[in-house]
Amino acid sequence: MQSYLQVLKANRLKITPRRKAVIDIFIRCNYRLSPYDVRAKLRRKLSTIGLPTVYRILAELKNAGILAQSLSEDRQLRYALCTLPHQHHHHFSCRKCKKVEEVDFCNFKGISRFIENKLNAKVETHQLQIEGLCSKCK
Amino acid sequence: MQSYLQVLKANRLKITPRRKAVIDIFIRCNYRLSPYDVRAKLRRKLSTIGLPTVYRILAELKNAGILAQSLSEDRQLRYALCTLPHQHHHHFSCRKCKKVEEVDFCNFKGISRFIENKLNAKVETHQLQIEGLCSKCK
DNA sequence: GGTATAAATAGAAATCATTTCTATTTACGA
DNA sequence: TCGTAAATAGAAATGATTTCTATTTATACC
Repeated sequence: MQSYLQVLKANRLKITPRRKAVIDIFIRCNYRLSPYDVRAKLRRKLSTIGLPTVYRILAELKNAGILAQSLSEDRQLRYALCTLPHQHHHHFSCRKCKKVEEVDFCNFKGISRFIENKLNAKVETHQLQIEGLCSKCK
Repeated sequence: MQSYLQVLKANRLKITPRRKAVIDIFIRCNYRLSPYDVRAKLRRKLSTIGLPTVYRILAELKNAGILAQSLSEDRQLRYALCTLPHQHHHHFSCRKCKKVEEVDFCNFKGISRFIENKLNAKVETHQLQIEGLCSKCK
């Protein structure tokens, strides 16, 4: 938690009870959470928490590199904690239990080279979402 | 076009002027189009076309394998033609001109094997979005 | 420890892409 | 040509996300 609070300071974000509570939720929960999910969990501890506040905090934490944003199949925003914030990585999520695990390995060079040769293009970014069944669910 | 009409028949979708017009738009346009984009182009030819109709046709063509669905950065639905419908492939899109090109090469086995070994998981699907600059824009 | 100030928040309301609903029209097999 | 299920238009509903404004709070400074 302490290191995340330092990231907040580095991004000139004040350390508020709501922000700490949101980070705490993701530290305890390795699943992709929608803003609604986050609010439901927040309400157990904080009597009042507005949905706009949840949306804003999630966006701030994403910009600070603490959370990764993705879109679930139903097109809702979902977030997951990045424990490898300074390293290129991808997220594997279980289709059944929705657990997210980070993968610090990316074999993208081959396809990137292929594209640059075949299409004579410049590859800049890629987004990879991997789904399947985790060790418990498979 | 003829082959696409056969795909419609194979999927028990009637060949209507609207469906033909939508397919025609994508044949002429190698860009990711939102439902609004599609309707704007349709209106040049068809005086009346409802937005719900556009949404429905796009979803039907996606289910038939004719179009690929993706979400743009603004979280809107976008579609692009699949000229390689029966083959695993990915789409490279240009950040500047938004052109889409298909890539019939996927170097995913390495990362898949890595994940299955390290996480003891079963990888089932992956989605890859590649962006950069096309040959003209770079 | 107080205080000033900009940042953060709650709650209501607005936005807007997408879907649903219903009556009407149309494609196409017989 | 006709009957029928499928397709469509247009209005209305839905629901995630954002905006707005007044109020509260964290924290830099004394």
